[in-house]
Amino acid sequence: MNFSGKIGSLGEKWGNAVAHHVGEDIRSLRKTRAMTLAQLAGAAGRSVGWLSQVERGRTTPSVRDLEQLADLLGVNISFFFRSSRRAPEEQGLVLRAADRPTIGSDESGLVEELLSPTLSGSFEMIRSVFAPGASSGDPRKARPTEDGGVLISGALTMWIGGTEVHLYPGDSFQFAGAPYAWRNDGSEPAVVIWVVSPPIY
Amino acid sequence: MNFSGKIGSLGEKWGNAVAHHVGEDIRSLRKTRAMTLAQLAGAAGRSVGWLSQVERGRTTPSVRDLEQLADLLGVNISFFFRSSRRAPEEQGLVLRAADRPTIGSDESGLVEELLSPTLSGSFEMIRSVFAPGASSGDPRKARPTEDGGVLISGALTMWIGGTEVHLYPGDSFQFAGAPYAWRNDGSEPAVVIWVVSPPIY
DNA sequence: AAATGAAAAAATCATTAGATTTTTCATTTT
DNA sequence: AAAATGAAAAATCTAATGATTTTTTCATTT
Repeated sequence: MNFSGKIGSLGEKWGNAVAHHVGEDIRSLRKTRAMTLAQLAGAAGRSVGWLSQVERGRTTPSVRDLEQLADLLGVNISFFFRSSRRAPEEQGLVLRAADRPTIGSDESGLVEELLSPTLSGSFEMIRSVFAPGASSGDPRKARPTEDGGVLISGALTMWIGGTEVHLYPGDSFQFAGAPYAWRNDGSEPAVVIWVVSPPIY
Repeated sequence: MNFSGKIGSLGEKWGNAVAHHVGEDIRSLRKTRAMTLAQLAGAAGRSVGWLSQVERGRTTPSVRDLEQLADLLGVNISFFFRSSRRAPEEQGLVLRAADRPTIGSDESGLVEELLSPTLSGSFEMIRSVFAPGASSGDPRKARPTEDGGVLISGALTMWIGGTEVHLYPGDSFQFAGAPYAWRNDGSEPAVVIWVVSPPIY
């Protein structure tokens, strides 16, 4: 079957897709951090009205302002430009492997990349790579989220709310609001496609 | 680090974990099909009170009854026993690769396996394999769900709400309530880890 | 022990009012 | 000309209420 609306054809107008997306990103990041317009605007030394307009793409923040906001939201400013080289139709819909931003995770031995092309969904997909020999610290406090995942490769031991399980490729798990910990006893990295709902990043 | 509560040790009491899980499964399946106790009980020729008790594990349905219910809910009766050989602590938390049930998907060229160990979560994880050369029919009507996925291997062309995208390994997508269609123009199966929220199975 | 039927309890749903947050927009500033 | 402000208007969120539906409980029968 043939689909219409093929993207990426030459002569496509690019528009100010980035400027528009930046606003949505800021809004989503602000929401997951439970901040109001007033709080973020205040911290950034700008007015509520201005931030509202920025988030809705009605006005464009200066690079200086964006840098400031990124800082307050705990992301690198480059995060906002992760898909800028892609066609506008694709933005927010697809995230190419090469564009995945590395996120959060101050833990060593764990690299997390965002798979979700949008931050405004009801869940978030993440690719986590657990280094051989690495482990989380103590079980982290339970988050008010539901987590799930599939082990793509390697092996991983997880401790979830009192139960220890050894995961092998293809095994999947899911739990809600339980504390958990992990440990990679294997000799190769463990790759997990992880799902969190609602989004936390 | 060492975790406590290791499972699978010998001498563990097995309990009636299956009977208990069956009830929860029935309830979840019934919910996703938007049926009330009265509707399902009526169709099964049983009382509301009885079904309520079955779903909460207070009473055990006969195999004949369970067969009947499975039929009305559109699943194979074996579905209820998918993790029965596993330790009870693991049930509802982990789903082993070998235990994954094949689900729905009347479409040829598409095999879907359930990854979620529980049906009562806020999202569902599915492993979809799209056969080489296969394609969906017309774009299916949009569901009131949010869908996302990652292409693990192979290549897949998707048409999502008017936009056609070519996906390669590692690419991810996410969309809410849009009609979509797919086509595998490649020569190898395309494997996608798919997420649907809320659960539809 | 399973199954029923009916009463009791609980959960769901639609309103509504109040409070908070966000948007709009006329005006000022850069 | 576009960015930024500040205040009014609109929209969103919360909590409470009552009506309705659904589910649970439980005494009784199969």
